[in-house]
Amino acid sequence: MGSAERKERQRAELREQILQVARDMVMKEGFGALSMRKLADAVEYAPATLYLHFENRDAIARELCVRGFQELLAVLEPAAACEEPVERLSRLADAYVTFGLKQPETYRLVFMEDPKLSADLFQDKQEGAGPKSFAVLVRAFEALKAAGLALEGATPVRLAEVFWAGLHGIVSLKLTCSGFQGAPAEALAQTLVASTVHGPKPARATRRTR
Amino acid sequence: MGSAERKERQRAELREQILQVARDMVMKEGFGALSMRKLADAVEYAPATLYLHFENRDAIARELCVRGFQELLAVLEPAAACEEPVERLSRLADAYVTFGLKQPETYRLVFMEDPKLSADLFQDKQEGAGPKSFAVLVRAFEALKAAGLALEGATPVRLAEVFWAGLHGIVSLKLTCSGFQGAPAEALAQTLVASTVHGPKPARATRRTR
DNA sequence: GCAATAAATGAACGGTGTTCACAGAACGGT
DNA sequence: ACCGTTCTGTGAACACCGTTCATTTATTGC
Repeated sequence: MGSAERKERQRAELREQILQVARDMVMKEGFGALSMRKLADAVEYAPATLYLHFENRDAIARELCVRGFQELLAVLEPAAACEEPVERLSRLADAYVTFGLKQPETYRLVFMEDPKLSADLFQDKQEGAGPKSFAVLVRAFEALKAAGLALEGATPVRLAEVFWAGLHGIVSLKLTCSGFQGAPAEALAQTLVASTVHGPKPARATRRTR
Repeated sequence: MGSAERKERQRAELREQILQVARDMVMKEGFGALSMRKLADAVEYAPATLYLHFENRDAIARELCVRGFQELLAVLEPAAACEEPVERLSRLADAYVTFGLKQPETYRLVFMEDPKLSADLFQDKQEGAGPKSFAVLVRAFEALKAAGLALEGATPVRLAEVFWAGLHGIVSLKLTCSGFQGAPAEALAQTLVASTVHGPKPARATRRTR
């Protein structure tokens, strides 16, 4: 009787193993080097077997996208717990950049490959991991605004978008135009924070004398 | 004997034609869809012939990278001619973003594909197109600093890096995470300008949202 | 043990970049 | 005008790739 459940479990296990091996391949050699044949070889099945568990290569990539993004979200959440608004923004920036540099191929897969792969992440306005982590940033800017430290004339949503773009720009330029930037990404991120924080109370690295 | 020169000219012409067709293909269907076989077909030569003019597919891509970047530089230069520092930054941002959205596949090729492809652009610290257009941004921030409008505690070079990253982030998120951002890229770019410009005089010119 | 169902596969199709031995044309020197 | 060299061009092949499908193999319920 319980054999149906066992089969289902085994099926899920194999699916999981495929994703695991695929993840390793992507992290080690990049998404471009993820080949169905090599993947099948690694899990010791015929290539055709993979198609019993995934529609195609892109379906595997999409799943890896979702998981990669969840890892990013998991890294962002502790930083978002910080109370002090400027410090919170600073920690968020640092967490984001650190993740991007530590997991370059994952980051590439999620944010720099085909839009189709990451499209799922930004579908549901409420539940999706994309809007969810974006909301983390928006809240940070709401706190900043409440403290009178945000740029006037721009909504927290707008500021969050620009800030995210800034972080993404820093990480992705580091990943693709390696010879371009001089300063380390973390330093650039902190400059971004300093440049984003406005208002009477100067942010950490900023001192106003006249 | 002018025949040597004629042959050389014909050779250059074919090379040019290959690049032209390749460029069209990339702009229409993206770099991933650029196939040596289809390219050979389009110029009515055998695939092997392409290898008499280019080392491999990447060599073609590199050449397209250089040209694409020069187009960007050509778009940036008029904006850089503006005298008023804030307005100059605003126009630079607008030119950059507009270029990225109008030529998405070119932009992807230059800034979001393999680092190897765009590596050439940032080799020479002096002559290369990369550093050259970066210098345009640095000068803009020097002017901003001279007017007392730049973030204190950060060098113009550093600010230029962060600003570039911000622009790149806006463009590239628009290109890959289409469902992500709500506001149009030009508006985000102007918010970035507003958020970048510091100092006693609030930058009225950047208040407008287009 | 047998029929039905699920899992796995080998072989193929059409595509990719790249190489290389070979053919043909154009050339320079005699 | 001939010949040997040098350059241009190619067809065929190699080793991959993602994907499909008829077929085989294993597992299940009866």
